[in-house]
Amino acid sequence: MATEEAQRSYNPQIIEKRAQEFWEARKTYQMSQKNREDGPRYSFLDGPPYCSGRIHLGTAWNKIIKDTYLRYKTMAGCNVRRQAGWDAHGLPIEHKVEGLLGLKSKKEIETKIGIENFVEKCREFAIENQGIMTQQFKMLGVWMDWDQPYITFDPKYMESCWWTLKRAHEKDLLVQDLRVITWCPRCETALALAEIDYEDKEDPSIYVKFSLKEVQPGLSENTYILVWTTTPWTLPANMAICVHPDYDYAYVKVGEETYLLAEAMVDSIFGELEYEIIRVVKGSQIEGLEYQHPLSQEIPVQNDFKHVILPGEHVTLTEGTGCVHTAPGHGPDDFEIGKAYGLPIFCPVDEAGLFKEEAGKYHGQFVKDADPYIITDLDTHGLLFKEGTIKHRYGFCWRCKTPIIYLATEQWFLKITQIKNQLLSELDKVEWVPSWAGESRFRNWVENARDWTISRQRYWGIPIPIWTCSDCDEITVVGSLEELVQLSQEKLEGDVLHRPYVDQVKIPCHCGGQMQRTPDVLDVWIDSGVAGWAALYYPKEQKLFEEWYPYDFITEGHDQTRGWFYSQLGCGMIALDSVPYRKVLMHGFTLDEEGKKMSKSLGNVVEPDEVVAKYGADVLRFYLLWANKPWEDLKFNWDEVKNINKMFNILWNVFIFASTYMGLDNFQPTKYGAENVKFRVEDRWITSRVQSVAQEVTKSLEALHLHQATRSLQDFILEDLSRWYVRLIRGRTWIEKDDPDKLGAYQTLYTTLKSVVTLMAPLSPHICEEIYQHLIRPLETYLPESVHLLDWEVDETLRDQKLEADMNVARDIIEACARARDSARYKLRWPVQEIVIVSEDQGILEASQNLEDVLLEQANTKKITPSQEFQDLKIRVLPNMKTLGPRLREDVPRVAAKLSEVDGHELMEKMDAEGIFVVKLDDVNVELRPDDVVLETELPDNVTNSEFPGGNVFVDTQITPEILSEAMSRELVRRIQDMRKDLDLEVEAHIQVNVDCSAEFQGLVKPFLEYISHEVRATEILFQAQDGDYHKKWKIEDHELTVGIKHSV
RNA sequence: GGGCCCGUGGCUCAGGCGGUAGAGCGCACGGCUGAUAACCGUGAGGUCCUGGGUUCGAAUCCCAGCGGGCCCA
Repeated sequence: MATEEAQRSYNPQIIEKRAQEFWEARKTYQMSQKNREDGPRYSFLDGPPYCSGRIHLGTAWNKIIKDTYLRYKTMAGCNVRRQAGWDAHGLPIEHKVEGLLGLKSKKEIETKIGIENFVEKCREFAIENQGIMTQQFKMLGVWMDWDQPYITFDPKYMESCWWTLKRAHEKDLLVQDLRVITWCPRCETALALAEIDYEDKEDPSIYVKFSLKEVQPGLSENTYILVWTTTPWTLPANMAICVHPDYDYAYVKVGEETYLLAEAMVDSIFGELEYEIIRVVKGSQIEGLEYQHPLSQEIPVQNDFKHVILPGEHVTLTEGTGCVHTAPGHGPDDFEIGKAYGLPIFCPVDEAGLFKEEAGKYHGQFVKDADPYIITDLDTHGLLFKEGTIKHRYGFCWRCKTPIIYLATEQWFLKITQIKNQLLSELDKVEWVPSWAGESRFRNWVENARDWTISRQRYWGIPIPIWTCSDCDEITVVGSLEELVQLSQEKLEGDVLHRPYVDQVKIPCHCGGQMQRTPDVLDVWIDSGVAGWAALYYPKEQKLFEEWYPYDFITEGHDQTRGWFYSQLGCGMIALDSVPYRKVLMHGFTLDEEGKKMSKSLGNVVEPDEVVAKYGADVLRFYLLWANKPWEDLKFNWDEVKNINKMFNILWNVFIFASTYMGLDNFQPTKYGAENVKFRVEDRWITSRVQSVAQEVTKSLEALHLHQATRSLQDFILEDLSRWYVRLIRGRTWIEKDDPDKLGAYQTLYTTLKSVVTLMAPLSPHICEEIYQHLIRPLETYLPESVHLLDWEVDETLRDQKLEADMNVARDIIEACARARDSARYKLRWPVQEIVIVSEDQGILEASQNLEDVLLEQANTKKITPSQEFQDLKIRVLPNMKTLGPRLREDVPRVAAKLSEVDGHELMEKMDAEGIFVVKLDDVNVELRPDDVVLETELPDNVTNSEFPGGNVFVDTQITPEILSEAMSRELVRRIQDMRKDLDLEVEAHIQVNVDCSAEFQGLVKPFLEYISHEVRATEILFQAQDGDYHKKWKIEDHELTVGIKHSV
């Protein structure tokens, strides 16, 4: 047999396992890379997934996009760099490990287990997950350099990171500063903006009365500034109140008390009370007024400070009172104001979010827990004007989901604000897909960028390579291990770059003192931000860098706007004055069927493994690339996955159809010369179609419009290949021996399938490999050993767009015939005498002539007649009563009777020629003008019709003896085929047939005995009473008969 | 408050450089039976979110609004 045995039905579990084992054993991936060694370089950088657990659907989608595009690029001849990357440091892993070890705080890490063990556990955890996730990616058929990935805890990688920091220092972009930053009290560390998630949160909403110290002329003693806040715990740190200098502020008398607030807010706050505005002043006029801190009894330290009203341009009137509580230790704006006016940066909160001793009564309390006590105390002092709650957006630590707080701390920063303009001009050089991802969304993020807090007070990360001298404040930024050895004059061994070992390395300072490393580690976003050169181990290694940097392509989800797209841009500008990537595809998120985020708490998570177990990796891959535009969010939908599975089933069936028949006939695609093979028009058509599809797919893949590539292929496989071409060649495959006509069909089907598996290989690598291994390679053994080693080719010369258009017309016509027959209840199996194709469009008539053979067979007709009009249409002529009634009166019935005998065609001709038509009655001639008649067309008996775009088909359904004879024969064939199947005979088996029927039926089928024998593979057909063989009773129309068959030996 | 994206049959989505609205699923009806634990056809079902504008013509371009999502403040 020419082709190898294949599974009868599409079984992804088996074929995918087989394909992956084959690739593994034959090192196909490595071969595909080697194959393109001399091709043009195409560099890709894998956005490193974080190794904290199993992959989810979004991660799968991400890698599938990458794999598909890169497989395509490789087939198209490029030498593609596709190293896998892993993000392995940072808080998320620390959290998981803390959980595993039952640790609850930094203190416990340091005292119970020690940094050394903790870091080791983190490393083990990351490596274990890296292994699990690698297996999962491989299961999806993702080809990358899994054996030589970059991973962020690799010392060589870390050195590149250190070098980057050193560059920042050289450019004066690395600074330490006291600033108010976002802080996670759970993780006890600074967070960057990128590490904060925003969600709705319910908080207190209180209006607090701040008592003015001096009594204003004309006002009562009880005068208060009214202030609104949602963070009562920041009140202990209040140092000032800001008002906008240009706004109007009102003194409002309510009962015995007077309140000061923005006039615009008065109504919304006092609306329901009786109040009186007694004076209105500009904000600038109340600057400098002193007030009493409302909690000075609880917080004695506050008595040492002076509290005044300050001007603030940041004050708005959208909410609150227009008088803004200002705590320089707890808010970025507040901090700026504090610095500008020399306020103390009072921050009575420690790193765990607990009030320090300065907070007096609240000492030791967690800030959020102190809210109710503070509110109660305010109330006790009579300083609480109003209390409620508010639901608003609030920031949370992206990993532990603790609400963040603002704290004033000393941190290290990258001064992004200083290079912002360079970042903006650099991002314009990048090609973004879709274009708005860069031009609008990313640009907006960068425009709002602030200085980047890069220090983290944690353990598992790249240590900040900054050594400082406690004696003279000198700092040194170390750019490599070698440099550290040199500077420290120590022999350094082991994992010396990680904590805690690196913490012990001291550098002698020129002042005679000792420099010690700053104990922080780096924000993990720096880890991945430097991937561009760190993955190439630059600057330690030069060659790789020169070959591959910068990267031609990266792709990640839209969350990476603030993440990796940004961190790479920032780090790239600092280290190398350039953005590391040239083209970016920003893809979407995977959501559940309702469009909600997949999350464990909602229980709506769909695991990629689950989909693969049910439908296989190819179906999942194709689905994810098909479901919508890649840059939009994808609502995962099981029904649609099932639908894609159906398409794979059909492709599989076509393959089985091809391999079954080609196998039976021992078909050899290379054996036959041109004289032995006859191609029909449909062969040329499908050959052209497949090239058109190749062109579309190429264009779509290049543009990263992956949904269009998958849709083109799906459409081709279902509509053109399965539903049309296979249907057209059915009859030809049934011919025996090496008939040229059959070989033409085989040859064409074979090359078409070969093209299909080539085009689909990047999208669905497993099924394509399977078909290639079982159908293509056995017949063309000189071909490369894997479909993935083929070249990507499009052959323009095989395209015939006119033919493709004609075929579309033919399909429309055939559909219309089927409709027409259906409406007349005339079976498709029964032939018809003639169909007339009527159209005024010459192109359509030509098409029907060009494809006459296809039409004859598929419309099951003896004759095709293209025509500009349907000659046999009867035209009935009726009198128009509106005009004739008044004119002819009692003559109308006689005229009507005459008209009913008139041939409409004749009347129309006369009218066209002479303008009138004369009806001769016995006594008088009546002249009729066009207005006087109404024409109605009528189909002749035995004709049924249906429209198609651009025309009409008329089907002659008259049953002549010949037609009936053929119809009965076909009916008989179907019964016998049915019985063959009952006996479960081999396709090629021959049978003997015996028909016991009336003489009349025998007479009908007799002229078609040869046809019947051929169709059912009968060696003989007898008409006699049944013996003991397998037989069955049938009723065909009015004929009752018994058919018996047996396997002929 | 700002930026971006999305809004097309019951559902999931194509189309989207302006020219009669498409597919699959689901539903109803029918057909086919050597690709067959398949497959095919027909039908019903749409104010293309709303309102303006540009235009001979708008699902498509522009403006405003409404609704949903993401990001930021």
